[in-house]
Amino acid sequence: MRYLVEQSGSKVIVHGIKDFNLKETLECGQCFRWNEEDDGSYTGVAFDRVINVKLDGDILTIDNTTLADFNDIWYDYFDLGRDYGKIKETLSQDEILKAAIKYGEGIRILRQDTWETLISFIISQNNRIPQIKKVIENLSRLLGHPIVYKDKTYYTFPKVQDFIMADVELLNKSKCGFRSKYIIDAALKVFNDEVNLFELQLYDTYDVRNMLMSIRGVGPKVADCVMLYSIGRYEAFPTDVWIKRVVEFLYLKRKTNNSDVQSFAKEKFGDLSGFAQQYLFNYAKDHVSKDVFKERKN
DNA sequence: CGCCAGGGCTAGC
DNA sequence: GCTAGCCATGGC
Repeated sequence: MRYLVEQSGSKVIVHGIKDFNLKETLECGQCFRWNEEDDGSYTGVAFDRVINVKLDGDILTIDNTTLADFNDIWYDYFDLGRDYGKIKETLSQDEILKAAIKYGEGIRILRQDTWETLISFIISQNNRIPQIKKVIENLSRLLGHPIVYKDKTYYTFPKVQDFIMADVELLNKSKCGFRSKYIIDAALKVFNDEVNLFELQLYDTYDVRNMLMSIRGVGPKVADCVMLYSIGRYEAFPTDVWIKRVVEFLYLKRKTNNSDVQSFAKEKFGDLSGFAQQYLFNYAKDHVSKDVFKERKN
């Protein structure tokens, strides 16, 4: 991927962007701290920074940043080094994915901070996206650090130490509900180095998954999300109720279980499973009913 | 009021 | 091994 990159004041402008749609990428449920502005741009907090991103044709404008931060952080965050055209071409050999990709051609998989992703997806269990966003926002306001951008105050996502210092009572103010004990266990295990988030890259995916799942409240689905959205394990295929419905309804044409869905993905999509999952999840939300297999009574 | 939510834990087979 | 019931909270 070759881009022409220039700096203009507080903005970094990138020419030559392809396969990128902000709404599809930032509102598909992989991240929770981006909000759309009136002009269609998005403002969000990531890696202790607040930026605003706008996409006009093939021109991506990132405001409130520097060339150094673009190279060190945002290039990888938005996965700009990857050829999504090639991935989509490969996956489109499958007719169902072809349709799903057509429905979300501009989806990219972000590379987010591992700690934030871990806590975010612990919060995601048995919860809805708007509520997940609220809880993460509450946690950031309670424990993070303020940053002012265009007269508005934003808050960084709290560090491990910030959670260690907090008691259950404070965490409960975030409305995280029964997940507070999970968040505390995650903070303790990471703080005590029982789980080293910076060394996950050293292990193979099977081991990383089990290491993450040693944290209470982290099961297969949450572990897969952390691996896919923060450490680039694209063979992961996070299997939630929607993905299960897609595989049952569109592929296998029968009821199944999560274990079989995992095997199916590994065989069908291999190293591209994570990308396939994104396209399918996005498609399923709007095209697959939640009671596709509910048998009619009477 | 009851139901459910990008799941996971626990108890009971 | 497998699965039903439970979990805080809020929206419908």
